[in-house]
Amino acid sequence: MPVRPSGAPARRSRKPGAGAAAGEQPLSLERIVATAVELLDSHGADSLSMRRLADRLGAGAMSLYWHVDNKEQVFDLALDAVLAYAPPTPAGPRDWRADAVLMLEDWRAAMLRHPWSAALLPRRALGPSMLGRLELLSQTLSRAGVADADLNVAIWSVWNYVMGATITRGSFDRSADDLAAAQQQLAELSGRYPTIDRSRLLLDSDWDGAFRKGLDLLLDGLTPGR
Amino acid sequence: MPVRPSGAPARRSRKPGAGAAAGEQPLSLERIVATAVELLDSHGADSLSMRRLADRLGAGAMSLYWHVDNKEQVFDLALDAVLAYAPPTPAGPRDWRADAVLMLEDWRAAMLRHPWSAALLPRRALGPSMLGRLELLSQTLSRAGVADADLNVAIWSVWNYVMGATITRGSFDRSADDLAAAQQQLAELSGRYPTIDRSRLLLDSDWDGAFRKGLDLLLDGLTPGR
DNA sequence: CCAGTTCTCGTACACTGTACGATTGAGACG
DNA sequence: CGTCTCAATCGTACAGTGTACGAGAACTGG
Repeated sequence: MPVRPSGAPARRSRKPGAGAAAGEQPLSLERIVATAVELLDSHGADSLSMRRLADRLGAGAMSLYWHVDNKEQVFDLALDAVLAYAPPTPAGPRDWRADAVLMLEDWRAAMLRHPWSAALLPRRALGPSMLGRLELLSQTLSRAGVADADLNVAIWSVWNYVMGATITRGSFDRSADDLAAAQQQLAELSGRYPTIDRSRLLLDSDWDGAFRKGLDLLLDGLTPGR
Repeated sequence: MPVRPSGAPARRSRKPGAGAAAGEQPLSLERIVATAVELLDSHGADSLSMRRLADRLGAGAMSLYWHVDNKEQVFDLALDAVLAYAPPTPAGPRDWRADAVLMLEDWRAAMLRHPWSAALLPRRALGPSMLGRLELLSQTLSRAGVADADLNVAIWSVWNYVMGATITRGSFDRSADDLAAAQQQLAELSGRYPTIDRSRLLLDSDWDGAFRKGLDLLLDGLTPGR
């Protein structure tokens, strides 16, 4: 296993006048991850191969392996990079409810902005971003008055809800044509599925509204007072 | 694209006396899907390759492609097979609440019984089993008095919650050693994540209890009356 | 017997992740 | 200057992947 560069920044002059292809930045973890996210964003999860990634970085495929153990790790890092979160100015004692909703909606928005992330989430190591968000949620709920004994249950309830909503939403985020086709196909089988056909479940769903409603219910129920 | 055998069952005598390898059953969609589920259950999602699957069926790799379009489709079918559900004897007017909880807990149990399914769920076509369960949930909530206008929101709230709980649960279903290591690693960084370290979020969580609690809250909130 | 349909499968191809080892280049030390 | 060391890059090779293509086998009805 190669040694990670750790804290010290890799310094390298690489005189630009020497080679033909000037202006090439040196390889680095950050650059690799950023480019991986670009690639994933533009062509989906299947399009990420080590060779393609290296090409886009102007490097040889095997050069990546000095910075990274696995392709798996590239996925982990890309996911965590996309999920980073900086709470917006902790100035003053704010409303815990607003803080929580803000963070959770940002979470959802971040994942929907990168549709590949939802499919990656299961079975991935939880990186610093995810842990940071869990920590924040935990603090917020604690501040809202949830007893320590109930804290874990509360965290997971909210967390699970947000995860599920995001993943489901992501999988239904196909083109309008696809959705219409699916609902159409449903209509033909409406003998079998009359209720969800009648309610046009696949087409007329107000995803954002449903998300907020369920979230409010959970927060109300989990939180003492009021 | 090959023509699917449709309804007519493929019959073939294949006289057993002729070849050396007797007792070979003929290929069929059902057998393929069943064997795929076996393979997935025993060695995880990565172990499913068309060649391995064919080997286990005593067939050539390309023979599968007469019954199936894609490897993707094999995944779709395996997932849907595992998610089949028969409501337990619709005898008499039962308690809607009990019905709903029963079905949703069965859903969760089925997915946890096949750990690969959680990772497959995102981005997969919804097959008959999944639609059937959505239909059932829909009918149940309707029976519980949810107005048609609120039905979609209610369905998705519950659905999302169950999905998220199951997927999350599945991803933390690693060995006890791994979990302990993770929490240990967390302890070393407890400066960064004090709250979730203190509450031993990764270790002491009562998953089943949390699942029930959140589900009850949602059903209470979404349902009129009481 | 033939013609047609249904089903099986061997070969080939483009592509994947990555093990291994050679190569390059920059600083350190003499 | 020469050499030694170590960080970093990358070419080659290998086992394995999904599947397109087309040749054949097995069974059918005539």
